[in-house]
Amino acid sequence: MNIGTAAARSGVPAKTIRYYEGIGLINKVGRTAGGYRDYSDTEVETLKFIQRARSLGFSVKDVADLLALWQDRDRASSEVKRIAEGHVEAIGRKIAELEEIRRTLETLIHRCHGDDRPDCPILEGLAHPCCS
Amino acid sequence: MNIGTAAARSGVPAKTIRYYEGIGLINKVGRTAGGYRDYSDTEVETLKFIQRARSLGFSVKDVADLLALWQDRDRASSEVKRIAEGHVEAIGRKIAELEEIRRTLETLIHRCHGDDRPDCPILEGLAHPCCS
DNA sequence: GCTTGACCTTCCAGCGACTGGAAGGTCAAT
DNA sequence: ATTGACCTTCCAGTCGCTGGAAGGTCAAGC
Repeated sequence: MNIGTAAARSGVPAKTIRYYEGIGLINKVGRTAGGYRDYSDTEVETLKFIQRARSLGFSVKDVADLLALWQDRDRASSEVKRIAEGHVEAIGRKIAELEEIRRTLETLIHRCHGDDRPDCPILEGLAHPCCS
Repeated sequence: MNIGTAAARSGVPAKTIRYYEGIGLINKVGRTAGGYRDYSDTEVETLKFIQRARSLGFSVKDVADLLALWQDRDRASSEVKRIAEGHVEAIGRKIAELEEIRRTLETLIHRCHGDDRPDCPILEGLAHPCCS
């Protein structure tokens, strides 16, 4: 199977597959006589795994660790759980941060009449947050 | 005032101030006889503005627009409001995305006993999301 | 057999927003 | 005169791709 087909089946763009190979996230794959990369269904499954893990926001480093655990029949599930829990915590912190920002911005926006006049509480809030 | 002092007063690291100058976000500033950048209180205020806008998650491009509006006495506040509202919407989308991810991960984590056994619903969920 | 066009290859560069480090100049205090 | 903190420029690296150039391969159609 050519890289384009593997890309279509896995949801990982061809360019990204080559990139993953380059950084060592996936193994080098066999080549055809013409030098084309040749993928099997197994490799497409690996790519799908990567695609899903990335879409859940795991870093490439985390994905590498998860992949290694996935391919290790004797792994302890506690290790996987640890990685996932760490990630959920990071997501929670990010959400809290964004909500805080949203609250601040909404307060400022609410105060801004948003017409043609130059007076603008949003800019004033950015300039002097003491008064916001 | 040296760049280090301006950095301490504004909360923007010296390296970042130079970077902002390099990309044209802030104007080039006067130099002392020895070639050191020399900052005034006005410039520190600008840096503080930038620092706050960045900490509210505005992109450097947005900050450039906001700065221009801030320094334009005749600006319409509607333009500022538009930028801020666009940003709040983007933040809302991001929060929703992260919450969705968190829900998925929490479901997977909840099912994982997380002990020494190799059986792991998290990895299975990544490999075959149909069953999750 | 030849051409066309879709696909593949490698390699280099750029995104955003910094950040680290090297090599060297300046300044104030001792 | 020396020390050490600060400043200067410039280049490289971070993360995770993505775009593009220049060229090779392959299958289909004439």
